[in-house]
Amino acid sequence: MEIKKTYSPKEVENKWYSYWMDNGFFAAKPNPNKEPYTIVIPPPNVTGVLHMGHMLNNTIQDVLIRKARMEGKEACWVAGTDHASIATETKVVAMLREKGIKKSDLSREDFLKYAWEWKEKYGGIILEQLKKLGASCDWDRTRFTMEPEMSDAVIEVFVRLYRDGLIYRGNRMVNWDPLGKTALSDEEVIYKEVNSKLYYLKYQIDGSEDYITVATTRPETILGDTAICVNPKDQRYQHLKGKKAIVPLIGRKIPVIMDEYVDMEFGTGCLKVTPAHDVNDYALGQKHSLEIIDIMNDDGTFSAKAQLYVGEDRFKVRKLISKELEEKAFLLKTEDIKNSVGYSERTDAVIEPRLSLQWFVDMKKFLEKKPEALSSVMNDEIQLIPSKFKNTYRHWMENIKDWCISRQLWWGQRIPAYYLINNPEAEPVVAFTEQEALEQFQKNYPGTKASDLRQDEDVLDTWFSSWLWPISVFDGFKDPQNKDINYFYPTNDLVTAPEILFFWVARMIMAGYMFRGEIPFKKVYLTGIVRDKQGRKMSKSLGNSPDPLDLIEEYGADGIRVGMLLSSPAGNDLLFDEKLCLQGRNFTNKIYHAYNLISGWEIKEGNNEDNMAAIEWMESKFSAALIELEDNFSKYRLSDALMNVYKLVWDDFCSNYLEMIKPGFKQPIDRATYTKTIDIFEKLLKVVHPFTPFISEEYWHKIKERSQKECIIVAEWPKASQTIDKQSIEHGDLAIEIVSNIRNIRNAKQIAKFDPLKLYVKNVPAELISKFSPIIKKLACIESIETTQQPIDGASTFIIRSNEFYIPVGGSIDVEKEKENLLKQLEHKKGFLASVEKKLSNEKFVTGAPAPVLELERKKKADAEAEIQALEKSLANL
RNA sequence: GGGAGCUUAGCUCAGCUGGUUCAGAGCACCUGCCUUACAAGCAGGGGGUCACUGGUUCGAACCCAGUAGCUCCCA
Repeated sequence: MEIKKTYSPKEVENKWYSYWMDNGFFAAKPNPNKEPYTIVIPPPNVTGVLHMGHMLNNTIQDVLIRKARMEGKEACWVAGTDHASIATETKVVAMLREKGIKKSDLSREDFLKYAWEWKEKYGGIILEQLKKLGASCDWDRTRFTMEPEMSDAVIEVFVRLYRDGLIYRGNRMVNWDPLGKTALSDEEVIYKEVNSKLYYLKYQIDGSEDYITVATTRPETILGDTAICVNPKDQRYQHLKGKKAIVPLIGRKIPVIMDEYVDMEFGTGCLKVTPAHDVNDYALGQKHSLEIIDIMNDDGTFSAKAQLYVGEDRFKVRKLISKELEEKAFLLKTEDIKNSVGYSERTDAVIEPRLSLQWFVDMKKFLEKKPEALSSVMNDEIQLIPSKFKNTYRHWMENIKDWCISRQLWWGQRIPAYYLINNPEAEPVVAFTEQEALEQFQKNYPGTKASDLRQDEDVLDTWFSSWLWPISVFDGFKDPQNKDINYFYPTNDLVTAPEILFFWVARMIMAGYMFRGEIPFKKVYLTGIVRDKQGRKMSKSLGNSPDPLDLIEEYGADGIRVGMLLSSPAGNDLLFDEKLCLQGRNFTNKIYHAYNLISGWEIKEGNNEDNMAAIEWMESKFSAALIELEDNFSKYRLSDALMNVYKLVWDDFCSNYLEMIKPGFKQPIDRATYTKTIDIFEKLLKVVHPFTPFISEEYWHKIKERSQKECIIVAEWPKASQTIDKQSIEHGDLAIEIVSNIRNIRNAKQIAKFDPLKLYVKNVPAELISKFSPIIKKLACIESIETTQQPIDGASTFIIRSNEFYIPVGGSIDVEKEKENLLKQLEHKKGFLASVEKKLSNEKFVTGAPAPVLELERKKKADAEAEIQALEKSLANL
């Protein structure tokens, strides 16, 4: 049969993914006889397409869930998407614009109809892409944050928190996006260092010819100034106490106030205060009861209150007003400075701090009620991996700020607050339904009709949906005691990016305690950010990200998964390099060829004693590697775990074991060795399965007849044997080292690979020789192995620990070279011995060091002495 | 401005409780091989002042202090 040179993942991957789906292997349901293991996916944005971050994140989740499934747990990975209000609305608005439809021409209902259509059409793309990666989510459980049950949960939570006094409506400074015309949370604002100008402006002091100079980066906001502020300690401005300054161009008289807040070093030490357009100024305004003059409209143009430049955009006004100020001699000078300016994550518009009426969650009060949200992380009840994020978490919690949850958008859950149209003074009513709100109003305002009510126009922040995710995906609000939630909650592991530690992870923990009285998950694995080779974050706008689907096409999903994991320790950024995928692909190819070798053998009944040592060695190696693997898994060191498996397959199994037992050309293999080899191969496929699910499933079925449901995805995870034969490992490893040394000699002496050589051994354990001599003979092409008590004259020599080896080579040996070689080893050993002796002769060490260390040190000394003796003898013999 | 972290081979990173000469892995590189599973491979090989300076210790890549550079988070 013709064997293809290379493994082709494509058909294999498609075939098995469908097979797994058809046989319901991903599905999970409560099973009292099994331990649950649950992961909820960080719901990707419905507008999203798969990027490298998703690849990493979901590969990790899939590795964890597949291993748990094989360990016999009821493994449940819940998939889904979030509605991403601002991102989706932006997309839908853009789509409508292309069709020539303006959002402002549509009713809310019509707009939502378009939005839902858009979601139905494009919203599932990313989940389909995850299937290509091999993600074994229970797709029957796929959820969406705006489906009716999920939305009901959001509304319920809003009402409950409002009634508990944890949600309030207030006039607050928010991050306003004048392009998206919505408030943004702090997390949606990206600060960038930009080159700006500092304008030095002159304000006349009322009733005098004196001027005071103020430095500002935003001269246009002088129209909203309601005070000038100086530091009370500033000697330069003592005389201004109680005076008034006159705002240039508009002549408004504003008080000079004193506050320690002002930095005397910055600019002139004199601050203009614009409470409606700066967060800090707003705080000052509150403290000093200043007037608040909002000079802008919601689109960033100037309003009538500005008096000047009405209707002009804020940036245009900056240009115009600075020119006018200069012309009228109010502008003293300008200076170039760098400062940080906030931009909208979605629209990239410069954020305008703006006073507006918004809904907030009172986070401090929330934490007072549920302090466990902090303590559970600090005491590791919820473990952050890596733990360095604990500090960051605490810092955020201890300095928590209120959460602005209203967004001036349509796509999302509409805030269930109702107002009386003709009575703006009436307190709004928050209720589950309009009917309920009406009944409430009727108590205080008899005769109120449904038509008198107006529901709040705004929707809730998307995170106000996703913070409920671990509970709501199991319908924990609709039916708090249902079987699913009682079984699968709290979930086990959450795998996500550190960027959303606060606005998602922390809030989920808060919600977990508030609405379920319990943690939402036990471990949080924080992945790194996928960066390009130059260390830049991969992003669409930079165009530095490969298309994951192209990568899968090129290297296979198994290959990419290996590539992603090879260099991604938790919490560390991953500098992505396609070479890693290449390495992953090569790894799958190695497995493919190992199978080709084994499957090509003809089998002869019986056994072959010569192979016993190799089998024992390989089995012991497997157990030893499995122990390391489990240890790495338990610490979530997935790249190390993968490397354990990689080396076990490539080095131990392929390079060594298969070579040891491989029959000669066209020779059959004995049944006993063959069976053992298949057993070992089977175990190897199991441990690689979480990393490379497809190829392992493929060969699992090829090496043995299997029934329909007998798949590796649900096969039992191997267990390390109780006792590991350490001697077997030691002897096998030594045999490999011997072979390697002999090959070196051949190399150095230019002896052909198949020229038979004789090997004499001295001081080598008899058991090693009796067991491994067939292997050494085969791999190093040795015709005989004999023990000797005396060094062999004129032979090439090598010494491994205190075992001596002699190989008579035809012709004369290069004595000088041999000498040099041995001397080098001798020197090294002597140095080692000296360091050990130094330790042992140190009284403080002997009395101070623990007994096992001391013993080890003594053994090191004895071993080194024996080796030195052997080396010296060999040298003398030359 | 406040906080956290990092600096180990050409690159990406391990190195856990200070204890083997401990200085490691993978990749890359060099040499020789199309050997009968695999050139997506095989057999070998070279490569490091553990950022720097001090300190603690019998012993430091590891603990402490300082210095320099980089990164991230918060404002």
